[in-house]
Amino acid sequence: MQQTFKLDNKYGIQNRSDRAYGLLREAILEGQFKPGDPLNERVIGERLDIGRTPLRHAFARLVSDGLVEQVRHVGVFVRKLDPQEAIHLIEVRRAMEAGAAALAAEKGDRAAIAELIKLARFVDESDKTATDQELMQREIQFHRQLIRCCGNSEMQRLHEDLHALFLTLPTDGRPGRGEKAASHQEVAQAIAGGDPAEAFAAMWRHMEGAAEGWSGVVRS
Amino acid sequence: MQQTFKLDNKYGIQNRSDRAYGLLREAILEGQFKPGDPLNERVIGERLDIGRTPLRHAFARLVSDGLVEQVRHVGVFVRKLDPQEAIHLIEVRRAMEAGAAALAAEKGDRAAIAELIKLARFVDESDKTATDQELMQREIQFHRQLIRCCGNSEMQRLHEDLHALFLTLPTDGRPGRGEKAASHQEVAQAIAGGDPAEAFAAMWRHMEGAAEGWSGVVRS
DNA sequence: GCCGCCCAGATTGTATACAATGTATACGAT
DNA sequence: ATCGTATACATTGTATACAATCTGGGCGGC
Repeated sequence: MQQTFKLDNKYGIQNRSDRAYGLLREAILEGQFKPGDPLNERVIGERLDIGRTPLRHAFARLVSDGLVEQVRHVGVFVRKLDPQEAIHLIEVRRAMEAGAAALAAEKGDRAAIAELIKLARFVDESDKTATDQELMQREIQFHRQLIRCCGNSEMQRLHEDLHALFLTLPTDGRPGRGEKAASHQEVAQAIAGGDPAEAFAAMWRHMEGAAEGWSGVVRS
Repeated sequence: MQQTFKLDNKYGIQNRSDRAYGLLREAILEGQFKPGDPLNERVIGERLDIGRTPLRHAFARLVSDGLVEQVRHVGVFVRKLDPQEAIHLIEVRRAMEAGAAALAAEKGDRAAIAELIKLARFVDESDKTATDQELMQREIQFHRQLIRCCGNSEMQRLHEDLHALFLTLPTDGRPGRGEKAASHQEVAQAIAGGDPAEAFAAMWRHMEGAAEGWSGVVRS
């Protein structure tokens, strides 16, 4: 590893910091690194064929994202959310997505909402036929589409960041199914109705109990 | 600047990255650097007596915060939000704070809510007597306290980040006063009432028109 | 045996030399 | 005069040497 620049510009990633950031983030989200695992600069650097300097820039960004913790002169570790933080996170997501539902209702992008309704029907039908894994993927799709209905790039960015943190929650399973107080279709219909208050209420109910459901499976 | 470490550990800041981050963030938020201003590594580094490496770590964090933009081999600049982004930001804040109001109502930390009510009364009274500057400060206090009522550290962190972005909005003034559809006291009372839906509705109304109010003063 | 101290190793923190790249300008061809 | 091109300069991108600090184990005093 002597030559400074290798022509590894695949995927439009321009510098090694960005590449390191993307790779590490992906690895953490995929679970290749688990909460509490140390991220040694030298080891990772050698494995990724990236020097320590750009790697540290990537770490700085991951810290900002909340995916990673850094202890001076000790090490960098994948962040391990304690149950309290996990619950807080779930509450934030509930507040934000319910607020987003209201916003979507108020702005009323009909194309996006039509897509949301289709997805809602699909998810509700899947509830009885699909595997847990499939169902989860489809629910994620639904929530993503709801955010898209806001037509708000900042909202989308924030939601992705929040969602990433969720993927790191250490669990011994996933919250049960079919326990929703409001179905996906109810939410979608409320948004289509155009009343922010109703849309909020539907989504708020939809995510009711999520905190309890998750707290049951979050390891301490 | 030869010796590597000066004993400048004041304020508990342990390393130069953190110090640079704090100083730069503060400077940007205070308006010492205006949107679009370049942040030259060498210049800033000399002024702050900090090498380029920790400075770049600080930049990475500021980029994550959305306070700063980085163009490869060109420079680092204070982020300048275009009107579209500004409106998106305002919408996000509305959704989030309204959601937070609902959360506060549901959790019902009575001590925090009592404080909120006091602040609400104070702000509403100030509306007629205080200067624009004073009123703004007190409104900010009110919004901060509302978030505190959630008893949720993650929510607080997110809100602070969002608030910081607001402070960078380039304006030729501030949105008018007394145009709120719902007074601060109405919001506080709704939260005290303990009904999430009502609390949300009150806050949603309270922040109605904020987007239009701001978009009028945001420079293009 | 137990406690405190010290030191060796590991790890991050920083500065700096040099590579790579974007921008602007001067200069020549047309 | 205008356009294209080459080149000098400014700026960031990266690697690396070295400083500072933390951790854990060994060792001596008690």
